[in-house]
Amino acid sequence: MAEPDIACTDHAHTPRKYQIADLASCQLAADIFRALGDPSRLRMLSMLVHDELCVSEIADALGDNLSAVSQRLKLLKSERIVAARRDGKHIYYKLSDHHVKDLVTNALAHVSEPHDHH
Amino acid sequence: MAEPDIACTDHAHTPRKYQIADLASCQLAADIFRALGDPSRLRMLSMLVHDELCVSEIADALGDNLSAVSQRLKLLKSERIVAARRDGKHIYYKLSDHHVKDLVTNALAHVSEPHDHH
DNA sequence: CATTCAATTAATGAACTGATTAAGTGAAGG
DNA sequence: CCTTCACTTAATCAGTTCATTAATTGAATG
Repeated sequence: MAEPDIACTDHAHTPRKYQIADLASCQLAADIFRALGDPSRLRMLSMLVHDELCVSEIADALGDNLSAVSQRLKLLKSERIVAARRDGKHIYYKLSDHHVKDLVTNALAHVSEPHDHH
Repeated sequence: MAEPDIACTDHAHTPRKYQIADLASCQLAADIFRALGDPSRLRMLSMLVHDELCVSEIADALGDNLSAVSQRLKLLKSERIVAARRDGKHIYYKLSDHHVKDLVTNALAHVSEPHDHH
């Protein structure tokens, strides 16, 4: 009886032991990438590479409303990508650590390199 | 109080020049992060760090159906994260370059580090 | 050429995302 | 207190994403 077509059966290729990350690690890492994977959020992060900034400053600079910026920051904070600090009436956000800074900086540098078009 | 040099109670009246990445670059970089930002895709990529593999091998190892794997690979290929090569009946996929390999490797290493509870 | 195999593509739909508007919170200053 | 300011949260909803099933492609082999 015919197996449902799941995969190649011949395996002419060498049988291998696959190294494969565990699901939990992939979930955690993917959550971080997903948080970075939005143009608006990434643009905010690009601002925070240089400065600690409050929500209104970010909103002003981007021409977005406060609520949108606040909600994006909340998501980034939940992934520990940014950290918040209150000072009087303002809440200042900054990148959590140098890993994040490197990720953002390198990614933006990378896409600015010359590419062949697709 | 220890006010940092960014004191901006009055930021609306103190126009500052923010360093802010252009939208196009953010869009490109975010597209790549978004492609990495899915546990299933990231797990496939973790396999490809070590080996060049055909679609069926990946599907077998992950216990996913061919179609799902193929469609994920298509997306990753469209972002130039993986590259494909036909050999006979099989199509082998590998990571496009060392940048991708580093991103995946570092991300998975990072989430495996000890963390304080949240 | 017809068949089989490996992979891709199409089509559908449930679940998720992100922007918007409005309402709510809490610190600061009167 | 009461108000204002800076921000957060809630609620809604259009748009997107992802897995699943079925149909299709194209290389390889009889």
